[in-house]
Amino acid sequence: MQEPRQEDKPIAGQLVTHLRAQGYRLTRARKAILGILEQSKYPLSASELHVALQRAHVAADRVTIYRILTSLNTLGLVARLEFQEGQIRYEIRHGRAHHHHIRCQGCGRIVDVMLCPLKRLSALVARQTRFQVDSHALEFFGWCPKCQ
Amino acid sequence: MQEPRQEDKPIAGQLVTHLRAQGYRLTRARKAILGILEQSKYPLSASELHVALQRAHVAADRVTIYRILTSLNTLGLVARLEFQEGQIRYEIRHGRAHHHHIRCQGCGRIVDVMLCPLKRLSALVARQTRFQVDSHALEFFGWCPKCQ
DNA sequence: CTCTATGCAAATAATTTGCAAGCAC
DNA sequence: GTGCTTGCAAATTATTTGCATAGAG
Repeated sequence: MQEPRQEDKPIAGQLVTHLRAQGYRLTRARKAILGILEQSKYPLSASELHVALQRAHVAADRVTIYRILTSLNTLGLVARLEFQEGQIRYEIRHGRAHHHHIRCQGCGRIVDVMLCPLKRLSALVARQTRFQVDSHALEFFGWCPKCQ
Repeated sequence: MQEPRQEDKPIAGQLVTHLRAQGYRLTRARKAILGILEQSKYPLSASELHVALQRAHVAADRVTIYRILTSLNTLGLVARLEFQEGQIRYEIRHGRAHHHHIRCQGCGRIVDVMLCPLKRLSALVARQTRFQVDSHALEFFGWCPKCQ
């Protein structure tokens, strides 16, 4: 199981299709951001993406990154996540199972938590609050094996 | 069930005791912030607190508010909450049952959700990730009755 | 060729930091 | 009086906006 070079890894066709279907153009920066997010093992912040783009030899202004992330989020392709860091992180949503994360309070490492107990709970919340429940944000905090 | 005037409502003694026990001094600004948070029906942001303080005729610099909120959070007296608004909200934790919230995507209203399915789930998360699980952040998003 | 997407400059917003003066105890 | 707290100024950081130009289809 070799690690393909980032620039060469093809972006899931569905993502591109989705972009196009909504009238979005497939630009170099968008392609690169989708590719980087797709391969990242954890959610990335705008500034981390900026560094990753440079490393991939794709020049993109910070502003462009913000704008692209906003578009991708609007399209439902990426999720916005908050880990009480004072910045937003983004991860590919499309094609991935719904899940959550845990962040180490020592080193900041973020790991997936592949479970979600909230599907049925939403009905309860709706009954209790009379809100129409749309989505939820759930993150865990703790100490990773190395920092314990 | 009358609504007591904000300035007159006494702050729960426990909070003050807790402050003192940790070597914190009970200043006018701290007292006022604890009182305001205690009476708020929803979590407040630093700027909302600033307004509330002015209304209560307590002059306090924005910086002071941030510093006090940080202290209170360190002491475990208040919780920091994120609702994807680009700002942090705070609410009294001490003496209240653990709970969560739902925020209306229309008007921004935040309402308590008095349940938490995560007590037993933490063990599962710990087993799955090998992290030592400390805490979690869970917020719901949806549409309130008026905005539906 | 047309209209969207990007770059650059500048503005906003939230929050943090340094230091001298103020106030709780 | 002594040291924690606060105010004020200024810096930082994250993110947004305006506008002219570049580039995807």
